Amino acid sequence: MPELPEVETVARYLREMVIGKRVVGVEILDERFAELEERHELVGRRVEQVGRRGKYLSLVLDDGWVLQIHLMMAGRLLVRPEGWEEDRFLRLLMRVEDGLELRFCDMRRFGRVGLMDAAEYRAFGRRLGPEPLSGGFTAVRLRQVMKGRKTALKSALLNQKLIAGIGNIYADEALWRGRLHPLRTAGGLSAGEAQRLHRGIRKALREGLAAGGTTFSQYRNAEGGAGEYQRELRVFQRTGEKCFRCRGVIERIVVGGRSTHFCPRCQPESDESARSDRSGRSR
DNA sequence: CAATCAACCTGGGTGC
DNA sequence: TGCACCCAGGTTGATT
Repeated sequence: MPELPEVETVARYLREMVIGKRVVGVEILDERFAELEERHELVGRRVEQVGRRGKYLSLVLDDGWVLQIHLMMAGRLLVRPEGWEEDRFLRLLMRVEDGLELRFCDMRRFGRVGLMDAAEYRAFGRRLGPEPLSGGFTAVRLRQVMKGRKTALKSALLNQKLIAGIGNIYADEALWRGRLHPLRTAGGLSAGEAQRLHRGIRKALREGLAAGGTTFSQYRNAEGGAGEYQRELRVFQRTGEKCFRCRGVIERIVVGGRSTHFCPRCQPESDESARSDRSGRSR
């Protein structure tokens, strides 16, 4: 669940609450994060910006160092007043000025927290694909990053080096919107299909963001609240239910080890829609 | 380099 | 109620 819309929702609240505030204390409650203390001193630093790149959150400090957090599947980053109730999954606590606590909680202990300097942060950014909601991400660019890829379209959408921020939910939702079968070859999209997928990606992500993200079980925003987008999902976890577009029956298959939901009727494996795209455009 | 898959952890749900 | 087993939103390192 923490995919782009969920992580961005968290980032927006953090921007409201902690920018400009100084770190006054840090408590590490998970030995996996023990090396943070040796790497760089956080106490005394001011939070200058809160960034998001793909599914990564970053707190940019006033000395150029960056505290980076990945929620993975079950992580939460909560802003709470000092002395808020106990949380058995609390892994890292950062106190900031004005009596606030930034709590990183993670039931499954998959999440990651790291410290990097400015150069490392730039290098990290270069390893990820384009931001799908940015102006530079066009249908042409999408087709470019997919070019030559033999893997399934669904798998390619999950590859963060190709596009940053899409996860299992929004990949399925984007493919449904683009009327593309998840097992289509990533490199085999026509220009028209790439256009459809591009729109599908942006639409799914924007709607998800507008709804405050998707909550199935673990995801919470930085205020501790659930998202609402699970109510609007078109295919994800709707196996056996009717397609809202064509009344076909939603199927579940496994692609690259990930559960994948689609409508076999309006997301055909064969490529008739590509042909009609082309004929529709020919002049 | 590209593609695939097991591994990382823990809790919740299901079926017996 | 107890227990074995399966499943889960992501990333990455090993392997082919």
